[in-house]
Amino acid sequence: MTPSFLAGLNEQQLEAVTLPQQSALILAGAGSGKTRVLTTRIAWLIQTGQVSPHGLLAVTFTNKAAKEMLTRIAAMLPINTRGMWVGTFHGLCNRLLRLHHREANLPQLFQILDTQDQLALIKRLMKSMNLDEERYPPRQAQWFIAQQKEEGRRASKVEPYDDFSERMVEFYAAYDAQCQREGVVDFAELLLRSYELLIRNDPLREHYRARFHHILVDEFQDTNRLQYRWLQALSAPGTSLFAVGDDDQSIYAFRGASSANMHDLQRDFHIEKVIKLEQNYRSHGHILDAANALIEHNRKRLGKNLWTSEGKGEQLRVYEAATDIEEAGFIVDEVKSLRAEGVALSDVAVLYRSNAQSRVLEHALFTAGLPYRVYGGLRFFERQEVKHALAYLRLTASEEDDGAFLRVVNFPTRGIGARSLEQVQEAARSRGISLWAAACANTLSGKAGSSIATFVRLIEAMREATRGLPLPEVIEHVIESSGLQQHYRNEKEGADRLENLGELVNAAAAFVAERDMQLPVEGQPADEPDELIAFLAHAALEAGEHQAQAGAEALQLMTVHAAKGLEFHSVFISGLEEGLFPHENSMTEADGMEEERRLMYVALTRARRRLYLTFAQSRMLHGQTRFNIGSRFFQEIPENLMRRMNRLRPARTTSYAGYAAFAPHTAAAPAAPAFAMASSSPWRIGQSVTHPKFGAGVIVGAEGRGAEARVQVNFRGAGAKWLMLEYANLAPA
DNA sequence: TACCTCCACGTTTTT
DNA sequence: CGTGGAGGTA
Repeated sequence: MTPSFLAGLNEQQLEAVTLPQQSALILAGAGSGKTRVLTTRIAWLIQTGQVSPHGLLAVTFTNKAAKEMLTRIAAMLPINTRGMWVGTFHGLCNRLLRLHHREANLPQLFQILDTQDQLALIKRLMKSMNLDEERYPPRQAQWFIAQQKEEGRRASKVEPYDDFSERMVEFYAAYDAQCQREGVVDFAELLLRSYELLIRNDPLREHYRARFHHILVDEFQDTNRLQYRWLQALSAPGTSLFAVGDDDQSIYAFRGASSANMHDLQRDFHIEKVIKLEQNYRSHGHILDAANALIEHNRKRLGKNLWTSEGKGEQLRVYEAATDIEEAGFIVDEVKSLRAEGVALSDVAVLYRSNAQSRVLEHALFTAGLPYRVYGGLRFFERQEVKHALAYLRLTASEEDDGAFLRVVNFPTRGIGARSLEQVQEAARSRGISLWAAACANTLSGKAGSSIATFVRLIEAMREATRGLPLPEVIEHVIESSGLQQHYRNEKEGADRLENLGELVNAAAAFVAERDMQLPVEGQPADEPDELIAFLAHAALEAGEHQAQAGAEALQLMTVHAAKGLEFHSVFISGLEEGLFPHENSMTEADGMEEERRLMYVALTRARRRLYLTFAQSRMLHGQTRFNIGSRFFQEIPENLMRRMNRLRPARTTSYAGYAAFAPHTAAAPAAPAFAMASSSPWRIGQSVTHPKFGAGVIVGAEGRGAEARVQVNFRGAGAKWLMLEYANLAPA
């Protein structure tokens, strides 16, 4: 009997889902039903008795994807999905390390550092080692360490090649030692530590190899070298590794994602056949044709062409704006008419290459009264007040955690100055103990009345009072007794923060409820030793939504990176200018341009029905007006797929070999006047003028006619400005 | 301790 | 242009 969930799959999807026990690479194009294939295969494997829910492992990159997968499996099969090894790389590694903390040489209650915590630890350590932060920027050290770990190298295995890298390697070693002392683990360490655990512990490795007959990987093109080796370590010769990915959507190479993994996989796992999912269920034909044509310009590809059985649909709409402000104005107008046509605002996205571009857009949207939502920025568990509350919790759970100690020892302020803190730090350093232990010793040695002693008693009282309480109540108590609540109540701008603290209690309640709902049936080992520790790990591994008011009916603003995996009725790709998109920095990087093109490919394939490509001839960037020419991507999309909504004179300046144009005053002024200016106009491009306020300058651009006529003048002192001719009071120089 | 001013910086960032 | 960090001052 054919399970009902196989109905409706196309030929390639069905082939992938029902592949016999063997390793496979599924090249799944954008919108080709990748997640459906992955989850249906899991359901099929279980339903046909080829594997038990216990015997497979499925791994994703984001919590969202993992959750989605579990939800879909649960919808297809009447099984309890808890206990199944479905999660992110980091989440699964966390699970592995909690289960085998002793073998991994970690305390049972080890804490997970997020990027913020890690940077704080690095700065702290640099100070204590008297490393000059000028010469050794903490961010660079952080990057170095993550980089090494993601290549699987411990400090002892890194070959320094100059003085600088030698110090970096020394620091790396000191950093790892400090983490070990504090019982904390950074993101990359989760991976590396569990990889080493599997490699070094033969019985353990064999145990898991025997258990997981099927390993399924989502977004395989985003795996880094360490993740690849981790997968290898878990795979026995007979293991089926089912990898789904799209090399054309690999946009995280800059973070260590290795496209070589796609090639190596075929060799190492003896993959005979690559299945391609090329039928797209998302977009109309013209959009796909454009995406296919664009990505053809990349040389390093496995090769794939999207097609749809639906119609060609609209052409891509191209708009050239004179300025970034005008570009934003155009987008506002179009969004309004889309809304009038009945398209939901939340089904429309404005995409950009870099976050800084959102400001002009936001300004225009705000002025027009259009509701919008910007993705990116601080997430819930990264907020200051939330981190503070979590640090109190961490300290009650784990005394070794110096980072947590330092974060809250004097917050809210309780009169612990730099002097007394230095004493504690010095004592801790000289005796090789934690700050907490040093503070306790300090308290015992006759300074019981000191402010440090008060703090120690506060934490101890907290621990005592919350023992045995349900998690939400623990957090409530901590927020109150720590003084955080009082502190934010007194603060002028504290209302939002108080609200977030309340939200933290809710988050804990939701977390507990979700766990209880899928309580292990019987005899299953409790994965996490402690609810609080599990919640803290959850907070570190899943930083939460980027913005609170989700689901509101609002226009969606985000970077192209953030848009990966999403789809919208209509999409604007803005700022399509040489230097911006493709970004100028990518031009000097190896394979940088190909990654930019993949990024553009991702952007194009987000749209279901309508796609706008916009660019601005001039744009304010870093406080300076820059003149740009249109992105090369315009030339890589066949002209007949695009509809130019307007046609501006070519930009008034030229660019060199793809670089964004240079300072305006060096620009060669075109000989002819701008087309928009009446031939009777006394003003010409290139003419020298003076302005009562800005002084001397040269006209470099013009547009509009009559009362609308504006000229762009590049002033010697004040830089480039657009001026309405009617009011500007310009005089010929 | 809190605020202010000055300076450097300015792609993308699932965990 | 706008921000975030550092360092100085009330």
